[in-house]
Amino acid sequence: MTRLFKSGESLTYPTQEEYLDSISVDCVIFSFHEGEIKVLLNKLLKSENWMLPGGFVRVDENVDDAACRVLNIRTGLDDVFLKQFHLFGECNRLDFSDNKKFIEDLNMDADVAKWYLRRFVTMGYYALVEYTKVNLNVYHDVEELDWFSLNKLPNLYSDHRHIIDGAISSIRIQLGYVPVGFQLLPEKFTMPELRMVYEAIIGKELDRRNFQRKMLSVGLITKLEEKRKTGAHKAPYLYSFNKDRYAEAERSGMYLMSWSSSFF
Amino acid sequence: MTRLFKSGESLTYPTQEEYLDSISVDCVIFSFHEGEIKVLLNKLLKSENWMLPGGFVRVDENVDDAACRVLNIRTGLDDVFLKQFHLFGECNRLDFSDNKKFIEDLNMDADVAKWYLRRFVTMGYYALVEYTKVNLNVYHDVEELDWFSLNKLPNLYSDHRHIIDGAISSIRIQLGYVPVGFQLLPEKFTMPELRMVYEAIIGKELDRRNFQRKMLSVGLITKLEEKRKTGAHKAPYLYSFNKDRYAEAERSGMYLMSWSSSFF
DNA sequence: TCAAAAGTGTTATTGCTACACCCATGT
DNA sequence: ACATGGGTGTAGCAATAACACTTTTGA
Repeated sequence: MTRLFKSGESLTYPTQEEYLDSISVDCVIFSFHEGEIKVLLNKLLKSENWMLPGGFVRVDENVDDAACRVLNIRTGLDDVFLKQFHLFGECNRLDFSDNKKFIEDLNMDADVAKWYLRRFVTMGYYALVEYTKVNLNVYHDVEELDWFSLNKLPNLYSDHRHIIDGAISSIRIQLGYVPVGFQLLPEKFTMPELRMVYEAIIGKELDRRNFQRKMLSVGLITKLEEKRKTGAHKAPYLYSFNKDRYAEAERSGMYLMSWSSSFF
Repeated sequence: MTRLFKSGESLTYPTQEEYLDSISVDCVIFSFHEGEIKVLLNKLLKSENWMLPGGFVRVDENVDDAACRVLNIRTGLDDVFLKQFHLFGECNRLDFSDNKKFIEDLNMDADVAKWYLRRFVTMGYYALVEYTKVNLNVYHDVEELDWFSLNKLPNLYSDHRHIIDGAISSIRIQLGYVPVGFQLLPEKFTMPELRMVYEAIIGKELDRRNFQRKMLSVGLITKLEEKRKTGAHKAPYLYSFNKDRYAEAERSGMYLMSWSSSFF
């Protein structure tokens, strides 16, 4: 079985009849693990460069659904926070020397190869997923698939580094509108965990006590009675995210929390 | 001369060799005039529906540049605040019955007609322009082109109403990051004018005095010595936007001003 | 019993809201 | 002279930043 670079599915090569020309989707899939923000990347066995999970758009498929499909194939996840953030439309964004290499490596037919030498603009999506819920779906015969810390990214294909940077800065800007922490953490989480998520995203330490007050004042999380033991110290309380309230807040104009300028 | 729907240029029909398949750009061009936010729309003479100025992407052209080109053709403007806000990628977003109608009306060749019966995903851009600087470039033999108040929009083609709504809500969300007022107003403007822009965008009256204090506290506008006479009352001072400072603020993480939740 | 990390509380400062008052101008 | 709308100031309240002390727990 040949696993296809950037194909949403694993069995067929993309053809002009089945997929839209010129446009692809790429997903920057974020999770939070061991105190760090991680990005999911894959790499063809013979290649040097890691890539974002991406794919093409079927002729009868919404672009957003194509992104969902790509995400689902790699992670098994269905109901995910997935958001457009930028269209990368530069005409020379792709490094075709990379493509030529894997066309050779994979021994592609000439007409399939042509597909990979076309210009593609790509819609960048970012996803926020819960690390433990992900079931990495790796096609071991052709590729690797793994999480990378945002601070220690490997060599990346074409403009994919640029795409990742765009995703993270979009998230920073949207911090007031998007319930980032709750998407990245499991149902029950501790306040220190939530704070670590924010600290990792903005790259800055936050005051423990002020952070807690602020988060609680928004009214979207509920304190539970349970605690979690995490080492040689007092056990922190668990909290849960109030999805109903969030849905309501989202309808009525959203705006979760205002961060003062000095926050950044 | 045949003016072409959605073609960036006016003289040639788009063909598969010259333009990217499947993707188009649409510009929601905003200005501010007589206390209202206006949107620039065009309409084929024989059609009922108004459209956003849009176009296709040349095979050797960045998508963002295509949007610039579309904007430039209609307004004559060059250096404009133009920003992606959403990709409209639904596979049934276009109303082909509309397209069939103008294919007939314009008496298009069969192979050109085919182009207009394809699926296109469209990148939505919004632009903020200064009303007085715009030179409307109308192709009188085939179309009308005019400003419409955001509150009194005419019938719109396909999903263009939806696109406009998306643009305005993006702007609302980005109010803290984008120097909206300064883009929409001329170099010299009065504080009441600036306030009216914000009021028009958020659809809410703002306190004169608090608004002034807030705007000045950001440090991006300079009070001038001149005043402008505007009727039977005290003449308001003129202010100017400090572009250098803004450029600096933009580099160093931006964030112009934080609006408290109650602002919305 | 000590270090590490959590919980809670206080105070000073800043920012925001909601006002009141004065000033310039055309009719 | 008066209505209209702009300029400036202030008191009360709310949010934020900075910081101290206590509690729990494993080693």
